[in-house]
Amino acid sequence: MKISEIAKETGLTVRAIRYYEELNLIKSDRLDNNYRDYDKEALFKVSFISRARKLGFSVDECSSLIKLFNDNNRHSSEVIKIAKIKRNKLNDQIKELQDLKKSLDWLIKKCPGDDKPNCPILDELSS
Amino acid sequence: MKISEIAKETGLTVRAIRYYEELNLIKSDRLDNNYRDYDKEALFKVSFISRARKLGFSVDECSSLIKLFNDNNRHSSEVIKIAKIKRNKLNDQIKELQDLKKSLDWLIKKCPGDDKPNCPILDELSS
DNA sequence: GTATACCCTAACGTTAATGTCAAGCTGTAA
DNA sequence: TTACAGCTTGACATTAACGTTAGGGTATAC
Repeated sequence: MKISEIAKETGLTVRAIRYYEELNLIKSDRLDNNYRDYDKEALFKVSFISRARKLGFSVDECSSLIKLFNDNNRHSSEVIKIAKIKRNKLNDQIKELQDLKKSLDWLIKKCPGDDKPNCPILDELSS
Repeated sequence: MKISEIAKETGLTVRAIRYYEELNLIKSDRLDNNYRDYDKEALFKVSFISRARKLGFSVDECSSLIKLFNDNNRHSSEVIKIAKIKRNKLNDQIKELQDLKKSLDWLIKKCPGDDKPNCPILDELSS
């Protein structure tokens, strides 16, 4: 399969796939004309990365996951460790955003939102 | 007041303050020696930006807020509009992260996390 | 007078994940 | 054969919000 077919199959861009290859996440065979050539296993791995990216893993985290994926002697404890670290990061981010939202909600509630200049939001920001 | 004093008062870095000036969010007077000099009103505005940044507004959004802050003919409806847009963005971000977390939780629950290679997380990512 | 800390501008570096472009080879349909 | 689409590498561009460094002037305390 050529790179554009892989792109279609996985929903990634051609550029992204080449990028992952640059970072040694995946490899590709080459045809006589130097075109990249992918077999089913390669498609598998690119799909893997695509799904992991959509799950919120960074490319770097995908790299770790792929290494485990390629390692038949892996322990599933190592995989779950990465997933848990990611989950904790997500929890922190969610909490931070919720705090911000709470503050904003509070400010929005207090602001009349009319055609007069008086505004508790600005007041709060400058106090 | 010199820039480092403003930095101390607001918790921003000197670089950040100069950066905001570059972007015309704030202005500064100059002493004979070309040092920046700030009065109370300037300190006020820098504090304003600092608080807005901490509330999650981007520098660009701060720019809009500052403009309204400087505008005595503003309508508080314009301010609340910016705040609401921000809140909606926050809501979207939170929802997206929560979805990711849900998926991760599900995978983590299914993974034994032991010393064997079998791992539902990897299975899911490659299916 | 010298050490130290502060100020200035200008400009390049950082992070992540590609986007975009240049310049050229290749494959295929009409 | 002439388009035209698709492939290649390589390298610069993008976004946000500063950090960092270089190369200099300035203020202050001893």
